[in-house]
Amino acid sequence: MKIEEAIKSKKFTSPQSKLIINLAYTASYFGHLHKHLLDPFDITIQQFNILRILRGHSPKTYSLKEITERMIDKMSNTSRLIDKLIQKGLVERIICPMDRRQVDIGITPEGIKLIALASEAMDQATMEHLSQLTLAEMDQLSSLLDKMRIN
Amino acid sequence: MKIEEAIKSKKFTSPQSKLIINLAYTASYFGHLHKHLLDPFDITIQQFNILRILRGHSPKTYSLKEITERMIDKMSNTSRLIDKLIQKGLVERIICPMDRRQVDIGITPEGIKLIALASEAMDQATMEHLSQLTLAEMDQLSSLLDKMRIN
DNA sequence: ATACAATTAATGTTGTAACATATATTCACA
DNA sequence: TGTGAATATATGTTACAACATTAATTGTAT
Repeated sequence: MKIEEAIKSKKFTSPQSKLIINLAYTASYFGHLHKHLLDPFDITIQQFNILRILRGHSPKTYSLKEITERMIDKMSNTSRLIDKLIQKGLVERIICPMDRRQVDIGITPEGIKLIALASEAMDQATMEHLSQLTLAEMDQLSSLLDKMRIN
Repeated sequence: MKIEEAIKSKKFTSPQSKLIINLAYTASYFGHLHKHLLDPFDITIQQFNILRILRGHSPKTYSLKEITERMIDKMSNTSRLIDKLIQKGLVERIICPMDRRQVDIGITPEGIKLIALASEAMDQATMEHLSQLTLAEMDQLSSLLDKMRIN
């Protein structure tokens, strides 16, 4: 479906503006999709993202700062996101002995189990959803997205 | 900057997953940008979107439902967003005489003034920001974004 | 005509995000 | 070595989003 139909509007002030609107709409579209996909696992998209980051580095840890730097959606309060994950027993906080300002976060075995299930569901849905695109188109899209940002 | 640098990670489970991550990152990137761009006008991105929708249809009105259908990010509580805009005197609520379940919303002259300024700032920033892309690339991106959604 | 389903919008509640600020620790350098 | 700047994280507060529920109105079918 074209963006014109999706938001019932054919007027755009420029191709630039149309692109930005399409980007926001498409991201919102997948955002809602992913949110509901994660419902059965009782985690938010941000929590999912953090678990995935920590799994990719397990058994080593990341500080809060390092986690934020790796997040897709950089948040102002990663601290409380971690709180939630600790409450659920999915990650653990370890005071860093080298720099006692830092707090190292590691994923627990329960966290690994959960992210395995959740990311499998996510990946599979993504695969199916994007089956209309060729590999070349996906690469092209990724490159163009890179190009439209200054960083 | 490539997405790999932006989130400091080179591992993606698939080109599909990489694309989805890049999409979310890029949208978040522009989201933060736009949020701060609108700060001086004291409106949120959602409120901006509603004002723009209403301006495009002025002097005619839209029902709450019609507004939601046209929003980039479909919200569960457009009602309270409208409340905020009414408090600021930017839109007005008119009970629809045809169907008294509906509530028609119209933009006020103050709303028109504000959206003119805000959208000019937004459009200009967008133009500058996307100057690295050619027209062909923008069209291509828009088409590919359309194609990656089922609707 | 009446009863029930469907539609439209508003609202109560809860969780999360943003922002500012506080606290603790380390660094730089005189 | 001591003092202020810089860094890393936590937290108080406020605003907004999501979800469920409610209320009001209209449509439909008998």
